[in-house]
Amino acid sequence: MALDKEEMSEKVLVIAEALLNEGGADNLKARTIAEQAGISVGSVYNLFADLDEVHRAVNMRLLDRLGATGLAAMADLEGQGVTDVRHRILAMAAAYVRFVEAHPGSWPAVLAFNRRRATRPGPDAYDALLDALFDIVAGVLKAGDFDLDDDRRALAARTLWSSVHGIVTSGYVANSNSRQAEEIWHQVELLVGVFVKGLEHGGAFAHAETKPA
Amino acid sequence: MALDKEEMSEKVLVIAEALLNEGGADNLKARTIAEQAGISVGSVYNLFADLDEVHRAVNMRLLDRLGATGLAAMADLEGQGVTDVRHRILAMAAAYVRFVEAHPGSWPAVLAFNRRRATRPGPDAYDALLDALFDIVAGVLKAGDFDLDDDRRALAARTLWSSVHGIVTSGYVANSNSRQAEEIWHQVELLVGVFVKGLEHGGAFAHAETKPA
DNA sequence: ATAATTCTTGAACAGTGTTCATTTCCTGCT
DNA sequence: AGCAGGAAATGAACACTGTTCAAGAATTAT
Repeated sequence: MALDKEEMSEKVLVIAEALLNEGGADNLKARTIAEQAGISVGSVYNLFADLDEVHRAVNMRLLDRLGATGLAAMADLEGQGVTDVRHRILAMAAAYVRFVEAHPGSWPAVLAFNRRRATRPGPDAYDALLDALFDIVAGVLKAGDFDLDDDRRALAARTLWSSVHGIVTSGYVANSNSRQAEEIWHQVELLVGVFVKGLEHGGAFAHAETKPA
Repeated sequence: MALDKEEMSEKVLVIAEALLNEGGADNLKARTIAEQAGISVGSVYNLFADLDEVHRAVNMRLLDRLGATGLAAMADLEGQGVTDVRHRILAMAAAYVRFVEAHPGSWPAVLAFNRRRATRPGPDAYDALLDALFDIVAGVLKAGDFDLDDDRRALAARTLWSSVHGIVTSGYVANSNSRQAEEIWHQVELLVGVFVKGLEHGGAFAHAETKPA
């Protein structure tokens, strides 16, 4: 009759995601989870080692969904036979923007969480997803006949996607009205357009610059 | 004999900045500040309304210094008669990278803080500094003879700098060894190079794309 | 010198995350 | 059915937050 251990964990994660989305990381409280799930505080700690693990689990679910969203957007374009590099990158960026807008509270929490545990050991699910996204972008770039070897194409993919990420996240800091959303998309369009044009004209690796001190 | 009110505030801010840089936002505790400053907890709240105000004050100092650093880097290049757009943007980016590397703990705290208060009212010091940086970038872009009116140049400046920001911050999430620092700089070089080349070849505003649903 | 004002203090309060002895529940056996 | 044994749930208790505020100390004005 009662819920399975895994079902209860699921319920806790759904509640936790809602709390994060409403009030950010500070709103994820053990007692609130317990109350809303109809269990005691201690039981929460029976299911998860601590609140960090709850937060991490929520993040993983979000990241999986983002990965699925991005891949679906790419697959759609493949199905429609779209090969234009600019179009395809813009489609991925649009999926990313939509995803961030759909999770206004929890996505900043993902970033903050991953920044906090930055000094900790090896790669985790976040890095894995990022690598997967980079690979997809690199695959799209391969379709364009730029003069790039694999290493440089990988670097270009990371650069392009980190830039999209920067535009989307730093844009969402400011007043969150609809004009801001337009501004973000204009910036993404400009970035992708200029980036592709720049790669076409081979300006990418012309100079070997001295690194700053 | 004893410290002035303003001197004590200064002392508190120095201590607070050190705490933030060591352990991030979670490490900024009223009792720790009081102990290290040689005053009582209550006195901290006499100088500042709450810990948020302490954090905000620390951020303002950091942002002022970043502004000064960026402006100094630009002034240096002006003095040397450098007019090349790519060089000048790279110099600014280098200053930014150096600044972030010099404040590994407190810079993420600035970002997190400003993201948290994103739903609050009007523009603050952070937005003001960002606008100032954008203006500087736009000024540099004006020197290159791209075919851009003021609005489009402003958009290009915001796009370029948000991209640099994205590369620097998302780069600093990963393992913070020196290879990562190299990777970041390679990405910045690629971005700036491609961006400038792209603007030169007028690919910036060629397409008026449909926004995603 | 005395009154008035201001500043400083740290105990106290309301919340946190987390633990763990106790109780409750279920399962398998006789 | 009755009963041991173990597993799971409980919530009071602990240590630690930010913040307040009545009381005392110190400074200034008269």
